[in-house]
Amino acid sequence: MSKKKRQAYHHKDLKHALIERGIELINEEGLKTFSLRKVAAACGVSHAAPYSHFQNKEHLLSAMQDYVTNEFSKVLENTIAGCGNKPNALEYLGKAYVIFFMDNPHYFSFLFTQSHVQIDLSFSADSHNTYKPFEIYKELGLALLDKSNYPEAGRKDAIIAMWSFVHGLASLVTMKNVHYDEDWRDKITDFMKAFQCTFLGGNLN
Amino acid sequence: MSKKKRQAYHHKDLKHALIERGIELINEEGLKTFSLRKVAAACGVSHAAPYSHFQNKEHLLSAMQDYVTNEFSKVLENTIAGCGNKPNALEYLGKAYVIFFMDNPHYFSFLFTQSHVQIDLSFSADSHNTYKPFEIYKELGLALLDKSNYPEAGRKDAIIAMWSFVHGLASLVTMKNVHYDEDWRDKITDFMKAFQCTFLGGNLN
DNA sequence: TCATAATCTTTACAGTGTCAAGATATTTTT
DNA sequence: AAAAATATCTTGACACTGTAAAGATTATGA
Repeated sequence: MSKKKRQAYHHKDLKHALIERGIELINEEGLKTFSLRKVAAACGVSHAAPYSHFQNKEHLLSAMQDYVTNEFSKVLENTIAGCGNKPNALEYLGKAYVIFFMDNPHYFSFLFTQSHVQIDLSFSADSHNTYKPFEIYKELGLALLDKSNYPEAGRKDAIIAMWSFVHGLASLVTMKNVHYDEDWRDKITDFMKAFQCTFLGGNLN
Repeated sequence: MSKKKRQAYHHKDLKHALIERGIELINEEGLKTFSLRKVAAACGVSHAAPYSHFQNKEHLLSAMQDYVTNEFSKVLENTIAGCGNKPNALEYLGKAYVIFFMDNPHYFSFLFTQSHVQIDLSFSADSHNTYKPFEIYKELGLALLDKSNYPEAGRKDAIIAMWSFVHGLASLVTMKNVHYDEDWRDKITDFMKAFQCTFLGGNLN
């Protein structure tokens, strides 16, 4: 051991450190000012070090997206677990969906701008869907519709339409320059309620 | 006139040339690979020339966004003019909204990622809204609801909810990795119909 | 132990946005 | 029309970016 100070070797941690520190940067400043060199510096490592763990910037971003999507999925699953299989479970799930992005405004454009995530809206068994939140939404939706007298032919469309609404609301709420005079957080419930009740009409009970 | 070849001076046209050529680049390659130097080169002009007309890259992008938003508004207005004030006008408007982005897939993230456009969802008279498409949607929505027995207190919410749906659908349809087994273009009408009919129930006639 | 592989650093290069200084063309003033 | 002022465009420079290549360091395993 010479006197020469040596940078910690970071052994097997750098990969995860890059992902976690990268997500922090997204949270703080958003996607636009995000750079490989910044994350590297934030991890106390030289600017080319990330290339030992990720093929390029896109691949690190993909890993970060997967990480966030995973956290998001857990939130949604906890929400479902929390409200049992009440008929208005979709309302709570939708609200949780929107609130998640309200609480992390930078996540929306981070996840869906130039995303590698595959979203398969076909309801076939072999659908290759890497965006779990939609799978969660779909599963709950189908389960509820199964117990309803909603016309079977339109159920897929209904679920996609409802998710479009929720996803669009999340998009609007997290846009930087969209203003609203009332508190969004209070309103979300109203929107969800109005939407679900009228969309599904008396078909759920 | 010396023999020396001289670059055309581009008199007052460069500003518009940059905007139009810039939009073409967005259409061809999207926002991610867009660069000031490329547009300049495409206009046959040196890399710093744009700074005579735009403060910086953001300002050029804003001008391009305004241009596209204007085109978009015209499409929507023509749609409304084409279907009179039939009760299902909202259906056609919504369809036109989604189709516009389907026809120009790069426009969605271009317009709404790091956008300078102000969207004011309050319905107050002095709302400062620079996104005309929403104003068009709002106006038609209010006009139709006025002739209905839809509860007055919920009309603002209804319009925002419906627009969230349309906007969300446009978002989904233009995402690179969202797949669907049927032809979106055929389905849009179904979605709009299902949504409008059930959302407004028997309140429109 | 020694060779091999994994990890990190350094150096290098092309592309980017932006600024400052200069050249050229146009417009305005005299 | 000549001169002065202004608008437009070019050139050169700088810092920052992603990425590649080559070398150094550390870990692994035979």
